[in-house]
Amino acid sequence: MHGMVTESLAHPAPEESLGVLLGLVRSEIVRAMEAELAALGVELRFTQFLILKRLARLGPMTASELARAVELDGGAMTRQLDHLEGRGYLRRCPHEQDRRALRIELTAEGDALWQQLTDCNERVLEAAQRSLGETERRRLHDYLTRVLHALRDKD
Amino acid sequence: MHGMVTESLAHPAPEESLGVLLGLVRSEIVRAMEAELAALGVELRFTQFLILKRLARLGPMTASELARAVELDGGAMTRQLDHLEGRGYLRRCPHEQDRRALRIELTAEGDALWQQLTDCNERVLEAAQRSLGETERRRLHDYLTRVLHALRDKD
DNA sequence: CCGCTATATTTGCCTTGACAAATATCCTTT
DNA sequence: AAAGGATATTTGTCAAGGCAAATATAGCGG
Repeated sequence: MHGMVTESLAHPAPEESLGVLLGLVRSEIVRAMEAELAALGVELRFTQFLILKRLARLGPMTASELARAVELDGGAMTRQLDHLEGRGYLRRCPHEQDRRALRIELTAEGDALWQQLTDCNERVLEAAQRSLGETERRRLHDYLTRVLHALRDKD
Repeated sequence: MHGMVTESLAHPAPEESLGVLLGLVRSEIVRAMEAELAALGVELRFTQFLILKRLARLGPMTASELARAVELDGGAMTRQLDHLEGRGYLRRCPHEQDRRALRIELTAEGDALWQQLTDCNERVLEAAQRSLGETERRRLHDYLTRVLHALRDKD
């Protein structure tokens, strides 16, 4: 056996750059979430989960608002809506004030699904942060938020 | 000075979950990096940048090792190598001890390119973390590493 | 009212990356 | 040394997302 890279996989290089580290953590969270969902017999991708979450939390909104809320391309959103509507989780209604737009709302079925998912989310995040104390969790969130702002408001 | 996260009503959402926040920060970093590269006249995707970085930092290795090092699928790696080799940045050499494997090494051109990129990376990360002090940067890295381990060694 | 610009949604095209199959080569075991 | 299982690389296929064009509608200024 020639390539002994296994060690660097078990413990990522100490000097892992922030960008890489973020990618690794995120992909693990996504993987864990999708595994949890699958264990519940729910076939949902992380993105779809996020869409349902937004709708459940914030109530009906247009497709564009939804797309912006989850930072998803408009075209991609259309296709996700096709998918989720086809499965009966949400509905495209005409928008009352704007005939260009849609009013996307959860169906009763989508709402019921969300009841199942809500603590699935909690479980994964709890597991992910289980080695962090309360203060550390707040700090992590705070730091990430500040980094995000630094990147966006580049001045 | 910790709880001073501004929950502005503008665009950033209040109380983003960790998974989402990570995704947002990462995509901003990727975007910023690619913009910096483009500004240098270098057409490289973030993934390709990472591949070159690994090669420059760790020296020649096989395609599989490289794939594992950047957490990329083997098939995807083959195609990225096609691309980077076609542009003259690296070379596929036969592996001396293992005839299945390749020895991927930077060309002189690839090495020269890396000289340009090395501080481009620094700039972006510095900008991203500019609002964090030295201690906070270390903590952020530490927390992320611990979360990663919690997710991987799940027990 | 008319033209102009901006926004909402959909669709087509393209790239990327995951997964699986095929092939070649190793390495261990018998 | 032959068998069997593991690993390296490549290729095909697929789903997801970004970007651009097309269409419909809003909303504003003249």
